[in-house]
Amino acid sequence: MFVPAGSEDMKASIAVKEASAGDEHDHEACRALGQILDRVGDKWTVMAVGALSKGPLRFNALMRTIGGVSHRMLTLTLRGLERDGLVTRTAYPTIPPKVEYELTPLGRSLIEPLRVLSGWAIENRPAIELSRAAFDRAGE
Amino acid sequence: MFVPAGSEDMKASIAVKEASAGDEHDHEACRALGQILDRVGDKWTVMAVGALSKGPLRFNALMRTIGGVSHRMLTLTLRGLERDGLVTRTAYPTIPPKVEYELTPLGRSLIEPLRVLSGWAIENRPAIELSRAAFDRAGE
DNA sequence: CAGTATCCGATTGGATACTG
DNA sequence: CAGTATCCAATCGGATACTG
Repeated sequence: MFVPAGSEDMKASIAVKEASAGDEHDHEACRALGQILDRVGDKWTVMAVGALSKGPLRFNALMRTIGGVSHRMLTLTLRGLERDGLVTRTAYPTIPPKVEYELTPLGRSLIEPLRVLSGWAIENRPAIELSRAAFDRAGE
Repeated sequence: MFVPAGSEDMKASIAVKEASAGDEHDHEACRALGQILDRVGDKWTVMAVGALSKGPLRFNALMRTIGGVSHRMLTLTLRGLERDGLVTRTAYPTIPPKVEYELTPLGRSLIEPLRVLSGWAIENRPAIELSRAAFDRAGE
């Protein structure tokens, strides 16, 4: 299974041990997955990576491409990605200023896993929506 | 790229059109990915799916296996997964009550994409942590 | 153009207590 | 044992206004 990024390390470890006889993708996978979902699961990170997957973009171009993101959140999102080594930020000291963002190799390596997930999403969204509708109908 | 699940459909559509000449995983992929990340990117959903990937579990077993999740949040998480057709809930009207949760075929089909992502996470977490440390050091 | 700061409403999620 | 309801602190994220 996948263990949380949270604080209960010891308790969780024991629980996992108990429950996981014969499991190969345990524990470490869980914590790691929890962590990147914390990183990537926010409102705009994946959009930013997706927008940059086609090549470098300037701040405002990125903002228009993503659509619906506030100035503030895009800045914060990019700062986080830069911190984690997924994008580079290159500022040209011209007037007016010009700043380009580009995926690093590490950032590009994330595209494929995300594409797998989006493939699943596209394929299964209809089923999910049907299930939701049925569930909500059942609840009157 | 990957379009947001938000409200700016038309604007985003136009922006994407402009920016995406020659892109194959566009638009629909973006919205779909945004949506499942909203579904799966919360604090506990992935943990629950991971815990159930080995077989059905009762509520409290699930709680112990995941570790660190509150009673309330596990209930909400499972309700969401049930609504989306990713898990089934089976209540045995015994005393004391016994409720089993189990992944549906749809839920199981999500495991593989998640494993791809967790593979990426395991492989690249060290690089990310180094980058973070360097970034934070640079900021004094 | 890019980035920062402030404000504030909305959402998240834990603790707790109560029900069948 | 499983689920629900209430309360509340913390975080998230949009709007706005200001700086180089």
